[in-house]
Amino acid sequence: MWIPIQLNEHSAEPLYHQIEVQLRAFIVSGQMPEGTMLPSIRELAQLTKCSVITVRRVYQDLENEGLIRTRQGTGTFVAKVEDEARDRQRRNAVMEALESAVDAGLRVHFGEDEIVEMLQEVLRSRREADASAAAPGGEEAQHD
Amino acid sequence: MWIPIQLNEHSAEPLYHQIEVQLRAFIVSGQMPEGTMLPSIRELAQLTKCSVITVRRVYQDLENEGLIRTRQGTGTFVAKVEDEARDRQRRNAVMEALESAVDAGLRVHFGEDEIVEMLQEVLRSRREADASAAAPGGEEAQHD
Amino acid sequence: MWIPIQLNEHSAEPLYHQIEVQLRAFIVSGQMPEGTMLPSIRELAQLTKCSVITVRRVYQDLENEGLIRTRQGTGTFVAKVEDEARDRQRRNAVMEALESAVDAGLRVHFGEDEIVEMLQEVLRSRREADASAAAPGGEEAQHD
Amino acid sequence: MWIPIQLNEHSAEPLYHQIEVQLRAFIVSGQMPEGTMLPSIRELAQLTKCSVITVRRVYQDLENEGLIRTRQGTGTFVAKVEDEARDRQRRNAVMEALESAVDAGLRVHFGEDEIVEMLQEVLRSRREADASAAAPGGEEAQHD
DNA sequence: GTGGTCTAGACCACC
DNA sequence: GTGGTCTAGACCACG
Repeated sequence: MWIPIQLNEHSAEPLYHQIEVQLRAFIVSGQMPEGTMLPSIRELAQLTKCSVITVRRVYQDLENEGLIRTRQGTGTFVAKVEDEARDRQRRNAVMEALESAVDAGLRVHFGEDEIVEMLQEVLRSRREADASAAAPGGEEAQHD
Repeated sequence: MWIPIQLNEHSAEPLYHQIEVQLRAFIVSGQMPEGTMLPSIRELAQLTKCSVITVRRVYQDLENEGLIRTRQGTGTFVAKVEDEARDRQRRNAVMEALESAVDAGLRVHFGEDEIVEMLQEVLRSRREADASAAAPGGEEAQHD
Repeated sequence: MWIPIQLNEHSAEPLYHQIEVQLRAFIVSGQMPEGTMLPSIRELAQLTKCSVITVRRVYQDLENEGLIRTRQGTGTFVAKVEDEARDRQRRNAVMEALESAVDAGLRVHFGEDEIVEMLQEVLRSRREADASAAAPGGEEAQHD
Repeated sequence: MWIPIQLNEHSAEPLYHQIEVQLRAFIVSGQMPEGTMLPSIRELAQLTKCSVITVRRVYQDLENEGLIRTRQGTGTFVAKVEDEARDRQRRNAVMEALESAVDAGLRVHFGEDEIVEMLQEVLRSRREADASAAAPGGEEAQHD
């Protein structure tokens, strides 16, 4: 298992920001317990296909936030996070995204029901994509 | 009636892009019939508190997309758009936002139900905000 | 070898358009193979004595046309162009100019022969200019 | 018969400039002898589908050049022009256009012969267009 | 009044 | 170093 980071090159969102958001989410969601060693800057650079400088900036930002800690010559590790802070961050990230989606929907005059409907459509398609990825030939698909 | 554009100065998203997204949504949602004159570059610049150049770029991009038409010395107008294209764009804008929200949610291991729940929470809070904005004196509106 | 761009400051034609036309011609004529790096925005701005913004616009327009590709922090490069499209563009540029010249000639009642004659005169003077530029010391070159 | 002016709305060349060039050519080529009355500003505006202000500017520029003369309440008339000046202007307009066409051609590495060939192609197509316009149903077409 | 072009210079993201 | 965004203000073309 390794950090699943998907970057959108054509987005107006800066690369470093996309990486930060996803890495922060990964840590905050408890998938990397305190003390876990992160990939080296150059590994992550290779993985994300961007320059080490960009990744270095990400690690530095997260260290300033107190999420990770760098030890000279040893590596970078997940720092101790308060459970409460973690929960808040975890929730916040999603709420913000949902708010901006709702804004977009209301702006073009979709009704609340339609928006909920569309969300469920997205969830469904994600579920199917996962299923076919997990069991590409199989039939015993999971419907969570 | 006038175009409600909200900019987030601290976002990493370029200003011109934020304006484009909202203006596109406004046009595509059918709130400005074909031929409607858009605010002049200078007006919109004042309204959004950014420079005329930035607005100019927005209008030019939208013209390249075929959504609007500009005539020197006359103004900028909503162009003819195929209904189908309009519907597609309208839906797309929201779906994309929802997809990125769902990604964010799944990434931090929220369940589908939790995400739907959060969406409804957002919708509820938006509804309340609207109600209190519409009836600031606090007549009977909100059923919090 | 470097891109020979001549601007006419007093022309009514916008600077960015003059640059575009010549740069497009240069690329389309195959003098810069796919992948060649173009001068940086700042370099070209200095070279053409206009602002970086103007050059930026040129590069962006050409990128929208698909002639070049820009990569942030890396540079601007000649894109892959279909041979056919390239030939068409190459020919078009000249035909349009010739058409407008012929229009001008016929409008003032020059005969076809006179126009061809004048064209040859222009070609001759260009040839001589080149010769004297190539051999400024006056070796043997020009056969005036 | 009336002044044949063709405007290209999408050209980067200003409208007023296009009109000036063609009107100047028309006068200078001797098609309007001294004293001939030009169409009124508002007539020409209607004819060219642009505003009277634009046409007024054209007339003013040509008057400053000494090509035409305006008499209050009477109209605008072709002024007396020296034969030599007229010939020079007549020739210049075409030579300039040819020069820019040759530049365009050489820039994309066409040979002199190819350019001459293309010119003749343009002349041929113009001749055919004229023929079919003059005798749309007929057969006794003119080949000059 | 409108849109169209251009400048000079700033700051940011990225390599 | 590269490209990307933005500003404040100027002047022109056009109605």
